[in-house]
Amino acid sequence: MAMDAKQPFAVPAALQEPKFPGLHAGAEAMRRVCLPAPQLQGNIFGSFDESLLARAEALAAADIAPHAKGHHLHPHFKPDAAFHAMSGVPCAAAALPHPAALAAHPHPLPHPALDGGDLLEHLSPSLAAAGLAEPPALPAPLPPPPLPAAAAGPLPVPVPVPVGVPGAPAPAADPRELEAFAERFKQRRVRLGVTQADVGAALAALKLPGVGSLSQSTICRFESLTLSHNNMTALRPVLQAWLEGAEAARRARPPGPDPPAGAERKRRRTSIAAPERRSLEAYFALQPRPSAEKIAAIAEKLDLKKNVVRVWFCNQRQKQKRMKYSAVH
DNA sequence: ATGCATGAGCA
DNA sequence: GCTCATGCATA
Repeated sequence: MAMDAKQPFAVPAALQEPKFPGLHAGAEAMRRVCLPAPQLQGNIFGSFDESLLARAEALAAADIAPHAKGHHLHPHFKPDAAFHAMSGVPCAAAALPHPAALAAHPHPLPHPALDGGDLLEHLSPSLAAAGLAEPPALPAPLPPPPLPAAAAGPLPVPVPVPVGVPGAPAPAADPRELEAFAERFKQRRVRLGVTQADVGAALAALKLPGVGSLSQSTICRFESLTLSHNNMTALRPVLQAWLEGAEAARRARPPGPDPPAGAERKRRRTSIAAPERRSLEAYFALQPRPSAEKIAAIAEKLDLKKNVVRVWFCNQRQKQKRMKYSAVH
């Protein structure tokens, strides 16, 4: 019974539907304009090379905080990255003292006194220059939430999704507004008794230009605001359209047989062990954008595939960059 | 809910 | 090779 489970097999992405062209294009354009493009790294590694690697490892081994409360060590966490329910932030993981590990760090250090806090504080300036250059600086005149008046009509017809308007400036939604919408969305979705996966799949039925289906992951991330601001902004009209359509359809049609689903497994996920992960986090704290050579070195030391390390850094950067600053106003 | 991964577009 | 949007697999 292999049914409509998205892509049953590895469909070459190039053959997949263009999804949301306007969306992507807009994001790209905005990125180009908004990105401060910090590319002044390399020298901080070019000089210290092995010292840094060794220190990072020692740091990881010592779990970073030998005797600290675990807060002042990361005084530089990006404002738009430090938010509520992130359970994967290095900050939390690195806050646990681990005296035993301290006494057993594997590498001789260039300095007799290894102090995690010292090291980090000492390197802070460099980090600020390399990885912190991104004050939100939201441009845009910011018109109030342009709620489309689709709820007025009795028919579940797709609303005119305001997306990809060429000359028009990016809608640039207010973070507060997005957050509010996301919450409302989730609540109404649950009220409809629809799962995140259902929503994602249902989007395709909307037949909105360039809008295909989305995964449970994406819907989940939308609801929990763990997408980029651009992404949130682009997805909002689509999800709103679905929501209104679904609620309308609900009124028109009471019951509904729920078709179960089959399951098929395939690609496996490589899991980076805790020690390696800590090392990576330590490296990341020192240098969020290691060169290819550095990545290779790290990969070798940690006995991981180079590509795994590269992707890990990419994902880490992406995480750090995510929008979401609990109501800063 | 989130970790690791892919792929498109850009430089 | 990076960023960004997004997804599969999994804790």
